[in-house]
Amino acid sequence: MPELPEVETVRRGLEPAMTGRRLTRVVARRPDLRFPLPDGFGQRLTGRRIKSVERRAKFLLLPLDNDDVLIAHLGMSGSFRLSPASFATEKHDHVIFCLDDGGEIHFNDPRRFGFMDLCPASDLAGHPMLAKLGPEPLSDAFDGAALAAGLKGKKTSIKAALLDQRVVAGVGNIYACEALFRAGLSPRRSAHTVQGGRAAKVAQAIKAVLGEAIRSGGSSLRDHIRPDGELGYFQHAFDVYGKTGQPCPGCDCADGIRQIVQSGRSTFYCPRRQR
DNA sequence: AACAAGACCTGCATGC
DNA sequence: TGCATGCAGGTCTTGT
Repeated sequence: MPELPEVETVRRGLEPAMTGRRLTRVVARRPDLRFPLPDGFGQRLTGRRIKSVERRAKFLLLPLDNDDVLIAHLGMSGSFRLSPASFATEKHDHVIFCLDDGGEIHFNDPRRFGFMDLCPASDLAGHPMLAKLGPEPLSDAFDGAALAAGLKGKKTSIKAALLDQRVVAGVGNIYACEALFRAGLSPRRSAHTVQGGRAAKVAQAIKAVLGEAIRSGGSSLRDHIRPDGELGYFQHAFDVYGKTGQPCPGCDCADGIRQIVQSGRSTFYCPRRQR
């Protein structure tokens, strides 16, 4: 489900509602998501004040006033909903956060690929899910040189490499396809051949497409909804994702957008425009 | 060590 | 209508 722009949209939705608020009650309606919730999850959160709502790659990070950090990942189908938008408890509402201003936030995740954990702030960098993450794509630290360094020696395809969170953190299947289209590079190209100017072009394309998607509130395909219940609309701006057989927006080739499978994931591209 | 495939789950669209 | 199949925005684990 959510890639970096969707998670950032969620972060921006939660931030005004949660920052500075105290958690009066946290209910885990089942003991596990993808992994078991940490022992005493609800108790450890109850009474804590949320210092801020942050994001690293596709992870939401909520530092608390006891120096624990709540780590949350949306998996493929996770979403947060804020009161007062539709406040019955719904199917797959697995975790409920009650705030000291009367607000309520429900975490819903039908497929349960998401997870939550609590980690002392001092250990955060070493958390198993965060420790190996590569550069944040919208940061100044990420540029052509950084990407080229990450791709050096990689035998896999550039598409698969962009999904490797150690190379660049936060890109997923949609935006990998879209960025490669914008950069004019075939998703089948060997990752190690993307150096120099090509790497600069891909890095720039990643920044551009992620930035535009964030400004659109992310992409709402199946599961992504914003905390306020609104939909993102970047899906209308896709050039290739899900466009199998449709004309390529960049050239007049007859066959249109092709769909292939790489590392078990669908890839969409224009074989003529992307080399 | 690096890579591709499998696994984890539910819901939905499709086709018979 | 019912059932089987395949697919979905992620990432850990397994096997080569």
